[in-house]
Amino acid sequence: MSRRSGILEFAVLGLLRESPMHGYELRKRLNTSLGVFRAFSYGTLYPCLKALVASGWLIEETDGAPEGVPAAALTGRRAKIVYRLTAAGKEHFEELLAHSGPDAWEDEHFGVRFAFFGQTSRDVRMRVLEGRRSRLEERLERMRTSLARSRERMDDYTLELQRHGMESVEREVRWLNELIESERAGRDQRPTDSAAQDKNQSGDTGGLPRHRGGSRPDPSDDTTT
Amino acid sequence: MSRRSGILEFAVLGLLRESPMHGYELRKRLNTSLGVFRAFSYGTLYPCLKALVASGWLIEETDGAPEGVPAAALTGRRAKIVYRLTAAGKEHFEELLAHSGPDAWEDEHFGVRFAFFGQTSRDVRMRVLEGRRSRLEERLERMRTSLARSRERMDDYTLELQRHGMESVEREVRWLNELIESERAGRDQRPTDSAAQDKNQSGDTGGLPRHRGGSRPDPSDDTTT
DNA sequence: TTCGTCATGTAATGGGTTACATGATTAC
DNA sequence: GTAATCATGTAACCCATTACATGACGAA
Repeated sequence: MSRRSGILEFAVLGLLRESPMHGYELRKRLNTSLGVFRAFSYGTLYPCLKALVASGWLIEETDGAPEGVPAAALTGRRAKIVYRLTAAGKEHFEELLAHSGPDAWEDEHFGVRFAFFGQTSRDVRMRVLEGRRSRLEERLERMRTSLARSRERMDDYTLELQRHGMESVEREVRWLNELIESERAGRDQRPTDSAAQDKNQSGDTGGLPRHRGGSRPDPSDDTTT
Repeated sequence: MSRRSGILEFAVLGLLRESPMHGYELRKRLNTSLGVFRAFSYGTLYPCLKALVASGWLIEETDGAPEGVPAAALTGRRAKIVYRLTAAGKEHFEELLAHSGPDAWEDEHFGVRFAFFGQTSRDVRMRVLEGRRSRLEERLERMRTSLARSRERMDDYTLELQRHGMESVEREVRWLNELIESERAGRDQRPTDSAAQDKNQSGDTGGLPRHRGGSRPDPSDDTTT
């Protein structure tokens, strides 16, 4: 049936874990929390929500009536659906959170995974951060050798582009190093449960992993309700 | 008929302008010249090449036999097609080069456009660079306000991500500033014609515009033949 | 009453990858 | 002889966007 999307599924589950929401608001949150990395349109979000409901991870509630109402049919008025995470959904999300395999540090996933680091265990965080770092280091290596081999064939602009590219990757590696450092140094943000409330530790420096290429409409979307 | 792709078409035309090539080699060049930004698989490239031939921008030549040979049918041996830019193709490419509209500075296009800056006039270069800069400045503005509005709702990691994201964009803006500066300062690389040969001017600093999000297989491809 | 924004959806399309099928040529 | 890499292609998907259709609600 309908659309799934992996990363979107993950993000939706993660956001709904904090509190139930309309699809509409969900999208706004998505486009600011994950902001620079990804944006999703309704054409992606709504079908995905339906699929998540079908899987039992979410339930729909019509805005006024709590719990059991099967959504649709409410005095003829239009939908207005609030999505709420089910117990199964929560469990499923926690499983997803625990995965720290290779795709967790690929470009498209890493940013989103990072955005939900606050809900993961430090173990997972470390594995993901280190995975990404070595990923980028390989990339850097490949860039260096391929640059060495074809430097003469490139004109100034191509070269400049290449250089800036490498520097950006290098910069992300430094960021990761700092993050890893400060993870090692013992911060131990709540391994799994509940939402934001402790904003103590800090001392990291940063920069972004990478912001997505695709022609995001650069969401003029806002955040707060 | 077959697939077009805009940006791929542009890049292919641009590379073939320097010299005729096999599809195979074209792909390698694509994945190193444009390296960090985009990568294309054969499933994208070959159909696109066929489409370009159909449009008359390219002609196919079978590897040994020069000029007129209609490709296919050469003692039963397998294809081995060399693609060569036609006069019409060259003209078309120059038209594309001259466009400096908004999409030239969108994420997906900008990198590729920049890679071929050596073949554009300074006017176009300036417009594209300035366009991108103001594009990023808008984005920055939006990030700042949306961050201001929802800072409290975000946990440390989300915040950190946001910060790194902004810094990356800021960094690209600085890079663009330097490039614009040095364009203004009068370098005047050959407005249009021919390929790389003068690698005199320099003195720019740099960094990359942005590397594409999508799960590129991180092309293990090499460059030189 | 009209405008903005909240709110939900879908069909058409775009742009791309993966996996596969096939085979030639080169280097060891 | 066998592995790597050169070389060309295609069909089946995947993920997402665009543009559209529909409508409620609040504020000016």
